[in-house]
Amino acid sequence: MPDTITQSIQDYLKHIYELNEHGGSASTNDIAIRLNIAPASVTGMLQKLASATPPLVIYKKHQGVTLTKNGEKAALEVIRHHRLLETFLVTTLGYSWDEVHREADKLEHVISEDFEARMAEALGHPTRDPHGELIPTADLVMPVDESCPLASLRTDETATVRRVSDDDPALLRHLREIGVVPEVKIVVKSYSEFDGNLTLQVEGQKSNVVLGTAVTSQVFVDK
Amino acid sequence: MPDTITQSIQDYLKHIYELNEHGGSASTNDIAIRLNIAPASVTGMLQKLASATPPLVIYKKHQGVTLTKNGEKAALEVIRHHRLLETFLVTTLGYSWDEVHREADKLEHVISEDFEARMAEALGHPTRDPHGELIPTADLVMPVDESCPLASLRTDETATVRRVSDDDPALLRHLREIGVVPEVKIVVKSYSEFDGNLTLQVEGQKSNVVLGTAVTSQVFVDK
DNA sequence: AATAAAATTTAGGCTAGACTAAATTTTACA
DNA sequence: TGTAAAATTTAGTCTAGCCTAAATTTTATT
Repeated sequence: MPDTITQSIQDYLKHIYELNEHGGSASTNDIAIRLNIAPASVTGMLQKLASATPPLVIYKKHQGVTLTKNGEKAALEVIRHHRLLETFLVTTLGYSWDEVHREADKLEHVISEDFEARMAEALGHPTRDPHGELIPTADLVMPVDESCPLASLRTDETATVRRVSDDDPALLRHLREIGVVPEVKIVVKSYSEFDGNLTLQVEGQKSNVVLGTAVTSQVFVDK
Repeated sequence: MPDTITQSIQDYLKHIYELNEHGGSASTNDIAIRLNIAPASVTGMLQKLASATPPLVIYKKHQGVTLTKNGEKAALEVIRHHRLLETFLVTTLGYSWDEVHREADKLEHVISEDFEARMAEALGHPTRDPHGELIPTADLVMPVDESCPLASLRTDETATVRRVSDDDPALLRHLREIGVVPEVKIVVKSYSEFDGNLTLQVEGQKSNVVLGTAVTSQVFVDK
């Protein structure tokens, strides 16, 4: 492991992990935006992470970074903390799913391994957090996610909501209101070529709902 | 309030508060020992805290520091966090009373006011933590503590254990074993002039126990 | 009261992790 | 394929909070 993995480094690794999940390598700019710091600051840190012993990222000038095995383990540790904490806060302290993110973002860096283990135990070793996101296992393996964006469905397709993006509290409140939450079944009644709107029938809801891509791109389903 | 109250500053204030409780002002050295840093570093921080706007401590060269009203409020906020967290960890995650201190020391700096309020609510607004220490109220008032050291009792006196010092896990485990925990009644069967040993009859325990001052000075009772 | 020991402060330095401004490289597009 | 825009890196600063060594003040002891 590197000299020490600070809270700041944990944040870098977590966001690089998430960026790596989508497009291959994480760009300086994207990292800077997510961490809300100047791009120049990111460059400095990436160089440091790349030359740590052992290296936490693979970095080539002007080409962004990828996590090494070590970097990924450290990232998954933080992500596991985060998602267990979100679950814990909801079930134990009655937080709603749009309130947990900020709190977990701070706590994830300071809880002990013992705390992590006790939470997992108390929660019955959950595999998903309140937003349906997969929780890395205790030995730091991220389960495979099969889900696809709701936006990719077309008329008459049916699916089960699996997870929703957790970083916009307002969106989360809206989704809760219209019943679009994990494990709920939906049917696509129609699709609009022009704006990408989907008209959905949501399990347990009396009337259909029309959602734009700003929403449907943030909701993931299993067909 | 000062520019920002960092985690480091919170730690200073917390320890100064505790030192102020005993002897009047907190000395540079005592603070350095508690924080495990060099005395010279403490001097620097004290000067900074004294010239913050508003000042958090009153500092006179070579004479230690006292908290201002603002400094005390900030200290009590941290102490309230700490003691609520200890209680929460014990009741919710099954921690034992000798394990909670370290965890609470990290968490106390990062939880939100919302988290604090939810814990207090979930725990039924407790007034003491698992070690019997008083929890500052939500409006940051420290309740008055009437208890006196067990070491000050003499033969035939009876008392109720109110609280025990929480910073030595080994001592805590020992006290738990011999049944010396908050709310338990004890009777002093004998006192030794020479070594200060007390022979105690502890409520709920079959045989008496002999305790030295290293222990009896850390246990506080109400007569 | 002199002086040694202990406590404290001053002075100067270091590291982590951020910043801005300027230079450079890459990308996009006419 | 040349050039402008965007992205990235370099260079130089800054702050917080710690450090050591040396100087000073206080306290304790003879």
